[in-house]
Amino acid sequence: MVRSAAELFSTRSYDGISMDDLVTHLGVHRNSLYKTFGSKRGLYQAALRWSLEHHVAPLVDRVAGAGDLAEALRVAVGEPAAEAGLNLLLMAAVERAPVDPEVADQLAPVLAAFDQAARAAAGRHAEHDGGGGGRGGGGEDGGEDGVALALTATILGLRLRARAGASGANIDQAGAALAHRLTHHV
Amino acid sequence: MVRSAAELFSTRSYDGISMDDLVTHLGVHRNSLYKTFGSKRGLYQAALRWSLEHHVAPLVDRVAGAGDLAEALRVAVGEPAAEAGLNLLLMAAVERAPVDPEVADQLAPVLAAFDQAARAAAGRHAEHDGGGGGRGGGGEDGGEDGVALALTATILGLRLRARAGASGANIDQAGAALAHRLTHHV
DNA sequence: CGAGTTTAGGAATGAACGTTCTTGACTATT
DNA sequence: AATAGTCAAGAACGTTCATTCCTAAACTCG
Repeated sequence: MVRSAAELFSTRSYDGISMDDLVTHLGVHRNSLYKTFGSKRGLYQAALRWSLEHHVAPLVDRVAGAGDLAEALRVAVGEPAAEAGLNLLLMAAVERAPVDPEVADQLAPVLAAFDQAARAAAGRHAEHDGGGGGRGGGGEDGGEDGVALALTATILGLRLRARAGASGANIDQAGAALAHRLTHHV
Repeated sequence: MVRSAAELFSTRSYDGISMDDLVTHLGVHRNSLYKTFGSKRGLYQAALRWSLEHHVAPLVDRVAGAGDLAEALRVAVGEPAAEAGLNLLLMAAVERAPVDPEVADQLAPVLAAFDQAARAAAGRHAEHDGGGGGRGGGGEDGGEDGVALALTATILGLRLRARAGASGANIDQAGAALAHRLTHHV
């Protein structure tokens, strides 16, 4: 039930989904929704929480466990599981987070976890060059932490472009090309 | 007038903005809006077109003219002009493009121009190494085109994170770190 | 100075919104 | 078997939505 709601909320904006849409799509009936979640906003937050736990968190784990950056990017932007999992995150970050602080609070730790996973995948290469591998990083710039933040941004940006109409093949190719550029510099 | 509408539409979702909001924010009155734009959707498309022309296009030009990748990223994510210009693009891509084909059609060439600008900035480094500089690119991967697509995605992703609550300093640092990693590999 | 055309302002419209209330059926306890 | 309690189903509520219509003022041109 919450999964169906998450699916629906990932397709259109919060205000673009009506309670009638939810009732129809979920099969369950109006009273139960208000009994269980209190309001439309409550249902939305439950759906977002569910999606972050059951879709995004496993994805983050797989990114963290990826052997190298190319694999991490392939996992995060190429697989169908990523599409379902990240669409609601995308919408929540762009549309809801600026107007609903609780949504922003829910998103922040997940994005931080994403950064950490990206740093783990990217750090596997940094260990071999002169700079520090674990924490702190190298030269004058922000180091690994900054790159990890940027990588999370890239993943979200690529999914955004896929959502806005770019072909899946182009998106995969872009991820692969960036990984190639980033990993072959050591 | 269209500029004010673009500002307002960049803050909340399309369905989250009412005609009353627009009338109040724009100062101009209801009848004029319908006389001039026909409908809420017409006004939205005019506002999007205006923003793409007057905010995004100049930004793309400056990215294309940037001396190196670091400067390009700084221009695209760090400056206040980028914030105002890219927020509506972000919202349109995530929320409207999937449900309004005309919005998707309006966005596609702009994103392509962004890619081309990113390729110009990134290509200035590729010219110095073994691979091809101009068109076609190098090895087994997608080459410069793919990296350019990914860079546009990164820019949008960083702006998305700024919108979702990340601090501006972190965003700037992330862009700088990525540029450092990408440009110091030749 | 006055007729004709355009423009602003705001009330009115039906539909759709989120939320609540009423109704009818089912379950469990005595 | 009767009654109290729970739950689904949908009608009903007041509000707000996008859009239209009507009236009065302002401007144009002879």
